[in-house]
Amino acid sequence: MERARGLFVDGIGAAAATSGILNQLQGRIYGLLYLQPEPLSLDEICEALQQSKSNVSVNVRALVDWNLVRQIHRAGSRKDHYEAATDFWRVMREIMERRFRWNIRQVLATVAETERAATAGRSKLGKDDGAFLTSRLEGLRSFAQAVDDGVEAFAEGRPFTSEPLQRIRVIQ
Amino acid sequence: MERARGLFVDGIGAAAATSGILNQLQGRIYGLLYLQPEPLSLDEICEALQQSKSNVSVNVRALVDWNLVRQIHRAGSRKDHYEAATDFWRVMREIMERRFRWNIRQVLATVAETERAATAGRSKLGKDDGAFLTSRLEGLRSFAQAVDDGVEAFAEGRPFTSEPLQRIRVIQ
DNA sequence: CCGTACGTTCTAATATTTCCGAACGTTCGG
DNA sequence: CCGAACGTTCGGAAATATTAGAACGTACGG
Repeated sequence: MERARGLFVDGIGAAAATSGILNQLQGRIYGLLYLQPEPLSLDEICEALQQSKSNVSVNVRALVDWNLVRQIHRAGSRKDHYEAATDFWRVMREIMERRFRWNIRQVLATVAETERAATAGRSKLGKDDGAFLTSRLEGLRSFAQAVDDGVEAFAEGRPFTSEPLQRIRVIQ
Repeated sequence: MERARGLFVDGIGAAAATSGILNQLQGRIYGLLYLQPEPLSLDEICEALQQSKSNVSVNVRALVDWNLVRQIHRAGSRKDHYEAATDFWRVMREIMERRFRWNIRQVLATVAETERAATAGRSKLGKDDGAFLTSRLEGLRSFAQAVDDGVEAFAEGRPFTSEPLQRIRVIQ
């Protein structure tokens, strides 16, 4: 049995490590909690994963922040307990909003800022160069905007199609 | 002008650094190439970004590998030249396949492996414990499978709805 | 009010990633 | 063939992320 749980903890840890969102330990903590019928204390997590309390503390907090783990206050104990969240859809929405869309908006902000700087310094540009630059920026902007709109729709429960994304063509 | 391009390069670099897919330099290289009307040689990229040839070489290769950059052989020059790919939809599909779905499959593989180990060691388990574990594994499996199916559908141009994902409930 | 059990923060160590420059192998024009 | 112009690989240096342990602040049971 502990063999099965151990495999799970390490497997989820490995998946987390390549996710770009969680690190390996966060994945292992989540994997551990997910297969527990009752919440675990910080000390129990440290013991199970053989990690220091400081390390577990900070990484549990990150999981709570992603709504992947909930903090439980148990009557009669001064220890915080933690349980895995199981509403995956909510977690996925959180990730789409706070990671994916946030990243897309970075791109949109960069495009807008570059547009402004290009317009301001237009006189320094050859006509062709300026036109090329503008059209490239517009191509990226429209794609990023379409992705952002699509993810928003998806998160709100509306269907998301790749058709608008496939349509976008950038000038060569 | 170079002001505008510089803002773009650094902005895309920053976005890449938090993407979980590319690192900062890869983002800066892509940003540089994207605003160039003509392909650039390795040396020109090094010069523009103030990076060593070895560093640029390896990171350009990663971009080529993601289909974000194409290698161009120019007649009369022994140098390789590189240009930014502009078919964003193709790149997005590549990322969904090779990063996102691959990651989901890691989870599915872990669940399957854990299932097997749990079944093999069932005798060591209390009945309730075994039932709990099985139901948790099934909950994660069904969600991961639904995501995998949805992403596949989306990549193939069919619409993708969150409805099946929202429906999945894991036993508390 | 103490004293202790607890979680957090800070500092230092360790591991990992990023980066440079040198050495290397390959290819192409002479 | 030879030599120089390439891109790549390798080893180590520098920067960054992860981890442990000690010091700290807080709150709760006595």
